[in-house]
Amino acid sequence: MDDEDRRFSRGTPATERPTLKTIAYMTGLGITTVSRALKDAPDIGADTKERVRLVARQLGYQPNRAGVRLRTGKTNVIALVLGIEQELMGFTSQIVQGISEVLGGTQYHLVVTPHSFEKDPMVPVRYILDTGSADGVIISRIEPEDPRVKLMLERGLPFVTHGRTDMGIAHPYYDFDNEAYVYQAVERLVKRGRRRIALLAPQSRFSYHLHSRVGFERALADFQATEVSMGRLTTETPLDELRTHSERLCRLPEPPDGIVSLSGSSTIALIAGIEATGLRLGVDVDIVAKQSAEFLNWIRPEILTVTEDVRHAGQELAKAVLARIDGVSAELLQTIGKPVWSRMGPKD
Amino acid sequence: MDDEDRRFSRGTPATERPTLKTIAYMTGLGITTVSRALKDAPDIGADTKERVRLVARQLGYQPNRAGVRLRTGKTNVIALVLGIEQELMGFTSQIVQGISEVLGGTQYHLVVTPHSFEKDPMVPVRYILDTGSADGVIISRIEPEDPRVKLMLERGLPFVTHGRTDMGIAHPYYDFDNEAYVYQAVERLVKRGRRRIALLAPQSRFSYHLHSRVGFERALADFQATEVSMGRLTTETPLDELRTHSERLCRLPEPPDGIVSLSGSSTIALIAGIEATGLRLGVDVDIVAKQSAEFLNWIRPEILTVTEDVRHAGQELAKAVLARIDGVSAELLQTIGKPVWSRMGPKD
DNA sequence: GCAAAAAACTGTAACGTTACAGTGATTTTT
DNA sequence: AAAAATCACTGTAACGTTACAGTTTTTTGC
Repeated sequence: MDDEDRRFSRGTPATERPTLKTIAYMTGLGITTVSRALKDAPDIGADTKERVRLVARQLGYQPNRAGVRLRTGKTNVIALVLGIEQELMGFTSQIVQGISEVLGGTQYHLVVTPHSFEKDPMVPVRYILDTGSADGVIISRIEPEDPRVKLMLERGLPFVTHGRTDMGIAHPYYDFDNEAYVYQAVERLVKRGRRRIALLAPQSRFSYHLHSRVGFERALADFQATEVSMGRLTTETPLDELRTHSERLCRLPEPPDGIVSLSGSSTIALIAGIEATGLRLGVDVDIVAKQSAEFLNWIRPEILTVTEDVRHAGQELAKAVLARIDGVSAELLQTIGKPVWSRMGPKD
Repeated sequence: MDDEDRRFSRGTPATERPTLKTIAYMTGLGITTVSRALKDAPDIGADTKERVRLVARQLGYQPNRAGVRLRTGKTNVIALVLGIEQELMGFTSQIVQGISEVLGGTQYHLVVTPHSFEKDPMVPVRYILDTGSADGVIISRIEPEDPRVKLMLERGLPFVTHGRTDMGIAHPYYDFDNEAYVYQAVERLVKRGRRRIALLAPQSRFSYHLHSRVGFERALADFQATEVSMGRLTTETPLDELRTHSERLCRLPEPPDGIVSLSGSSTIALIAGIEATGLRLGVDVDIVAKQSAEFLNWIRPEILTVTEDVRHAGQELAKAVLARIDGVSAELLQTIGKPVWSRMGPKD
């Protein structure tokens, strides 16, 4: 007891965290040598390296992050920038999970940087740039001309976007192929005999608004269907408003007989509106929906669903920032996830 | 262009981040004086402080985190430790949101530290302790005898738990009153004429398993109802298994006529099972469910629901760790959230 | 009027790390 | 055998901050 509690006056306290100094003391080497040995530098002898590594492992040495960061500027931090008003159903959980799985095998920590309600989306990015508080950034809710992307490119800060831009500049991204999803959705609806189709798209400022519109219009043309307008409704419209409007839509002389939705939670409000008018899902109307968690088919098996694998998105995003930090060219870090149709829904 | 790009050889580069040195140079004071002025130390003159603050604001000075951390050990980091297999419906999103709202007003960053599938839950806590990588920790999925709590108490690391322990030691926590919720749930079921009641509780290792059991048994006694056993089902059971078993339960000679559920996502699987047997919600069976996002009533208005405000939980948790870091006594940092019954469900 | 105390400010060192410019040995080249 | 090159290792300084021990000037006490 007494012995274990005693501290050495020079160099190596018993219970404190080991540093390079501790290893240097134990191996009889200089601090610099130890540092370079652990980095596998070419000017250190092979046997010395082995010895240093052994002692380091023994002591459970972990480099002090503050020391490294102060000296080199490397933070070993990936920042996830989240719009606070993100989707209801598990989007954040899953993306965080996916990112963490990848970062778990590295020295990187994940710092979550949400930015408050609809304020200036540049704020968190500027903060990270000004304070140098991350080595890489992941952003979502991408716009075609995204000023955050522009700024980070200018300042040379590695990043990935969850979604594509349309600025004629290459940068890493992961995106779900919403165009293909909507196209295939309309195709399936038409195969079931639906002709008057409505689209619940995201807010027009986001890139994937356009993607889904393009897929929609291409499919309308290809499969001879017509659009029933959703008016100003988007996937961000409050649920009760969606419900009211959906009901109104169904009471029109020419109501839609097919709906394509880009949001799982919005879909439950649409359904509530439809069923309030007495129309039956799968009989009078068919709905196709994209969700980030498998839950719609538990509620209404008649819904055709695609489940976007957000956890996988998180993994890809994390891998991409890390690769970008390691200097991999942006062009090689662009991935598009294809829609996978659920087997839980009605038999095709 | 040329002018702006030029660097000063001494002291103050034009475009780099300002440091204490920059402010010292500009004010003509010593670095120490500037540091102490910004800390509002008593041995600095009032006018000097004012002048330093002005220049600091002007320059947009932000203390270098690595410098502070290296010197003082203060990380300005709150770690959120997440079990990776957390709930489906937005739990993580909301707790992160709540925490961020509080940390947003401070110097603290939020680091999310998930620990991989069902491995040793001590790993992340030990990592934080060994590397000193956070000033405070938030953990959830609390057990009555939680070794993480024991360890952090021993080592003097400030933390809050999302859930209570039963170890006879005071520590900060935020918890939802699951006992009251289940008690009131049974009460409501009995008021609707239900007598044979089943409880879908969490896994028995978690603290709130016992809380819900206690509330349940107290209510059964008080309101003369009987339990229909759920067997080994818990809120963590996979949804398809829940569905199968729920169906089996409803085909018993004496099926339950009331169910109390502690999980929103599990509830949709229970309902699927019930309805597969032809029983009708609100007619043959009533369900009471606790959810972390308002969605069940959109699906089946007949469900009686309580929505646990996880965002609020996040806020309380964050406030509590911060207070604990500031030395506020643990006893003053214990909050219990009361159930609030939804107005969306059936009229009472 | 002079010592003591208070007020206002400052220099040095250290936290742990790494870039850089060495320093001795030993080996190779000529 | 002397010069050059290679190898293996090391000391110093600096990143930005703050604790601590001063120092200088002004004010107070008697």
